[in-house]
Amino acid sequence: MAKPTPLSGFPEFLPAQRYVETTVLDTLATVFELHGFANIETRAVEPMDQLLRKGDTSKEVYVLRRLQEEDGGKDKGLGLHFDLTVPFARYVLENAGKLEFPFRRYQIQKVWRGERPQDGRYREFAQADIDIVGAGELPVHHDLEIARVMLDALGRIAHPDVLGLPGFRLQVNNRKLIQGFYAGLGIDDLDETMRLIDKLDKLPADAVRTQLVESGLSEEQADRCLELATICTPDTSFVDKVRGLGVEHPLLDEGLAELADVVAGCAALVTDRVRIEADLKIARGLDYYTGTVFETRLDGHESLGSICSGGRYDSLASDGRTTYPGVGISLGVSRLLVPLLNRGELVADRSVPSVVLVALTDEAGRADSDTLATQLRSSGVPCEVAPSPQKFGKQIRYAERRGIPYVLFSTEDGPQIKDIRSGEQVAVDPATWTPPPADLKPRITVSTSTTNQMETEK
RNA sequence: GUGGGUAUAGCUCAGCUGGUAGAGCGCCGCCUUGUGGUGGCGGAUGUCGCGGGUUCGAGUCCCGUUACUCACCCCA
Repeated sequence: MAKPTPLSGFPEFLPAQRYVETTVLDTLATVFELHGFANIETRAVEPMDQLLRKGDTSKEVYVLRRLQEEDGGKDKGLGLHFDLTVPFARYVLENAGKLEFPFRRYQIQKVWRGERPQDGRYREFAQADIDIVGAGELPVHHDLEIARVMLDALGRIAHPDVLGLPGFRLQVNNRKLIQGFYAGLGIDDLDETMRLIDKLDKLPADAVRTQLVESGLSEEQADRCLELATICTPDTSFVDKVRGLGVEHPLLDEGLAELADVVAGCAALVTDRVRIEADLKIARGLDYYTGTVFETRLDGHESLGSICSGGRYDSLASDGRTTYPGVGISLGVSRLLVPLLNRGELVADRSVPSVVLVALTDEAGRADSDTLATQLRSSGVPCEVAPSPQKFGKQIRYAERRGIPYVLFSTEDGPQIKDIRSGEQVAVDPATWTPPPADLKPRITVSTSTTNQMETEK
């Protein structure tokens, strides 16, 4: 069989990389649960009509079909879910009678999109979603709560003592604010204006200005929209700046108040690794957001785009009698980790969990080595027995290749353990010996210097 | 879906205007006969993405195809 080539857009990890990923996932789940979010998992497929509910994404949905279909197209068809929000909305409606509202859940799963892959864009990728959904109404303080939970989680994975990932910048805006501002200017097509303003991080301001004018805005209106979009503050000082533009509209007032609450309420969570800012050019392309919107940039990797996005939607779901408003945010775990891992900026120092390799003197001694291993395991020390009784030099190299820090030998003087990094070898009792806590699990290290060079060279 | 680039050893890549396939790293062995790493010496490895064409001769030129990749669209 010829060597298979990788399938573009379907990233896979080597064991050491996967260890980093599971550590991140565990950390996220822990923080979400600390904030009282329950975990759920939804099935991978949804009926096509559910998936297409959100409009124009139909081309990117992977359709599920049996290889030997008698007559295709008879049923409504199934597709792989495109995000975790649509399945969640369906889940809420389906189980509304059994859930308590406001309902808070987190969900960490793969999603699939039939896009053209690129750096940071995949066809199969993992998202970590948190949402809060209410029945009938959902107070805006939950917008702040969502921001705080995700800031806490990001702060944890960026903290040097936990994982030490690069820092994050959570950018918040509010659609009521920008829509109210546009309405106050007398602009008709609020959605189109917002969509064009959203291009500001890719296109220069004068190009966006041209497109705004082409879309029907006066030059005066276009300039005012751009002025609003340049406002970006780490605190609530944006309020005065917006007021200074002199536009009046009730929706604008509402948006300003909501955004100020979120920014002010997050102040206590800000560290040098995790910041928040009111960035009034953030609009988001998706049309179902109705208030708060979030995007997140990874320091040193701005070209990846937003790695964590979401917002408030007044109608996540509706059964005709009750509408369920929600607010949520979704972390692109793959977008965050795949580039860092592939560039070698994030590495684990071990490809196996083993802390100890139990050396094997000869095949006749395998049972004895197994006994030593069992003793180590009884006190929680992951270990493995050497696969063959090679020369000890080879066995040490076997451990070194895998990053296993210790080798346990049976000697005439009893068991001795060698730290192959220092070369130090001491007699131990395998039933009670444990490694220093730092050696118990693979160590994850981050090097930002190489990537920063790459980024600046571009 | 639209437009560009690339495809040679396990990895990163060289290979000029066509002339029988290379380097570095890695891997294996020995120096070192049961305690690795450094050093020295030696060794193995290729359908040159695939198919066709031009030619005495194609990794190299032409056409097609597939995969990968970058940008647009959109988004985590």
